[in-house]
Parts: sequence; structure tokens; C-alpha cells
Amino acid sequence: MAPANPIATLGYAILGLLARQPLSGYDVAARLKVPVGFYWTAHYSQIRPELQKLQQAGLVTYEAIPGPGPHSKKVYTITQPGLDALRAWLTQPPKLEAPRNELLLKTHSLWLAGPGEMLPLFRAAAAVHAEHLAHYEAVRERMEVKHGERLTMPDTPEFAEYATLRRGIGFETECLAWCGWMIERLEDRQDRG
Amino acid sequence: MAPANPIATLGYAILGLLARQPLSGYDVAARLKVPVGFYWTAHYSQIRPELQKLQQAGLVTYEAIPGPGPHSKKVYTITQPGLDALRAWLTQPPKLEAPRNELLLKTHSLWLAGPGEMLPLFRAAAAVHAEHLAHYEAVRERMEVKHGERLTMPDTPEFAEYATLRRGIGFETECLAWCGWMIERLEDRQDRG
DNA sequence: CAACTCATGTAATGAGTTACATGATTGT
DNA sequence: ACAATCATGTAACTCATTACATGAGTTG
Repeated sequence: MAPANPIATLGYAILGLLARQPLSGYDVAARLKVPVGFYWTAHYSQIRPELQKLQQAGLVTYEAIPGPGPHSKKVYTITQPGLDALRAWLTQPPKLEAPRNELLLKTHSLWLAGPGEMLPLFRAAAAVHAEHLAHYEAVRERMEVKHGERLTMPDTPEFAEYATLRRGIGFETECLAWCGWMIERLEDRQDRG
Repeated sequence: MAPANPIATLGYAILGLLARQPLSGYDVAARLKVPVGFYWTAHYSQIRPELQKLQQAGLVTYEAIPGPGPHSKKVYTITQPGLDALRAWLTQPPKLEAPRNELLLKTHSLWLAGPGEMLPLFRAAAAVHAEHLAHYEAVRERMEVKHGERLTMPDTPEFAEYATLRRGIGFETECLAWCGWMIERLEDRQDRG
């Protein structure tokens, strides 16, 4: 039988953020868009109940700061049991992801449509990947200038950030190359009629 | 207001399979493991109600073949309206995917653990990607030998298959390279103490 | 003054997983 | 005999998205 309140992966994602610094629920949501959003996303309405669970389990605490809005701002901080739980989860082998790529799904049926109809999809995808790549490369250069040698030391938060960034750059580069190949193939077909 | 019974992406994934050949529910599930499973997966208990919806919407029909088991085997075939719906969906811009990569999430917190604890994760991941890559490369060679020139013609199902395969190869290659870099970094740190 | 961001909260719906049950065929 | 595969079906559950509501502060 599984434990009564197993912590979901999202819970660990949140703990991972709070291990770096205390954050409000809104700030957690913002970081689950950028930069963590590249490999794990969640909406605020999903984050809220998860933070409550973590708090009830004693893995985080919060301090309510009376703010200007209708609700007081809650700043969450990770506790020692929270850090322990996060460390224990870290070394567990990750479960395989369920891949979901709608563009590839469409690609699998692209023989049903003409090249002219499908080209815009790949051009749009290429543009998005190019934009991401440019952004990541800019962040990378800033990091390399700012932190230098520290980015080769695996025991710093900066290295962890840099490592995920490298993965993002590799991923986007590969996507872009594939889109380029697809566009080439489709344009070639279009030209020949 | 959205239509009463909008077809989910999974529905189009199924239609895409049936556009190639008639299949039983079980066969659809099998193909949503391999080879479509690389970019879209689903369990049989999810596929079943989706097939029912498609059938009620007139996009597929089925023929019940009395089989040996307790239930008669149902072989589903796509209809003309089904093909039309699939073609219309094809050219719609795909919605952005919610990325979920647990290994990257752990990487983001790897500064909390020692290199010796994290190394097995990356070695295991590298092994899985190497295995996938070898498999894809084998399929690719078989396809290139068997179909040759046809793989450059975007209006054949073979090209569509080949195109998604190329994406898989690129993806796995990139994953492997990144895992290799991570292992190198962590081993280096471990050796120096 | 309209639009946007910060910041919390609720409700409803849809997507996806897990576990279970039935039963014939095929391979070890 | 036992396990695996083929093949369908049901129920309970968790995960995730969407839409909505409140209200202050900032920017063009």
C-alpha cells in the first residue's frame, strides 16, 4: 500500500525552488514558467493545493505578510524535513516520461496533405525554436561571463542551472535542424510540382 | 462556446493510425507504444472510450469479428468524414506541449547531493538513450534499404514514418551527448575529491 | 482610463493512470 | 503446468487545465 499522502513530482519541483530561496505561491508559479518551465510546468491552481499539502506535511512553512490586495501574501520557506525529503527523492531513478509531441503526430499523417499546407507548421515551429535558442544562448553567455570557473563545479546551484540550460540549447538546436530538414524536403517537393 | 463533443488529440492520433490501415482497439494500443509511442502514448483504457466517441461521431466504423475470447474482436475502419476531420486538423497549428522531464528537474537540484549519488542516474539515462538510438538506427537502415528514393517523397506514408524516425534519432543523439557531458563533469569532480 | 502585472482563492471539467476481471491461444 | 500475448471491458482515482472572482499597484 502506498503512503497516505505521497508527494507528487510537482511537490519536489516546488521544494527544489524553495531550497534556493523563500518564495510566494505566485513566485513559484512564475519560476514554473521560466526558467524551470522548460522541463516542468504547472498552473497556479495546481501549485496552490500542492503547497498546502507540503505545509501540512511539515516540509515547508509560511509567513503571512499583510499586503495591499484582498489576501495577505504568503512567503513559503523550506524546512529541514523538506530538505531531507528533497535529497531522498533526488537519488531515486526518475520514472519514464510520457512523450507528447503534437507536431510529430501531425508529421506522421503529413502524407494526407499537400506540402504547401504543411509548410507553415514547420516554419512556425522553426521560428519558435530559433527564438528559444537565441534566448538560451544569451543567458548562457551572461552566465559564463559572470560565473566562469564556478560553472564546472557540480556542487553549486549555478552549475545546476547551467547544466539544464545546456540541455535546453542542445534540444532547441536539434529541433531546429530537424525543422530545417523538413522544410527543405517539403519545399523541394513543392518546386517540382 | 466549444462544440459539444470536440475530438481530443488522442482521437486524431487514432484516426492517423486508421488512415493507414484498419485496426482493432488492441492493435491501436500496441502502435501507441511502438512506433507512435515515441511522441504520443495512451493506455488501452483511454483508447477505448475515445474509439467509442469517434464511432458515435461517424468518423470510424467497426466490424465485429466473433473471436475465440469472451468478447468479439472489433476491427475499426476510418470513414470519409473521419479522413476529412483528420485532414482539417493536420493543418491547424499544434498547441505547445507541457514539457515534463524529471531527470532535468533532479538536475536542477543536484547541488544538494554528492556526485557519487547522482552519477548512477545519468549513467542509467545514457544507457536507455543509447539503446533507443541503436534501435532507431537499425530501423532507419532497414527503411533506407527497402524504400530508397521513396523516403524523399513527402506524399507517402513511408516518408512520414521516416521523418519521425529522424527526429527520434536526433533527439536520442542529443540526450546521449548531454548525459555524457554530465557524467564527465561529475566524474571529474569525484576524482578531485 | 485601459491594460497589464501582482497575488490569492474557488469550481468544474477533462485527461490520464492503475488496478482489476474474463478467457482463448501460443510458446517454454 | 505456467507464463506471455491477444483481446475486450469496468471502476476508482489522481493529475492537469480552464474559467472565473477579487482587488491593489504600475505603465502607456
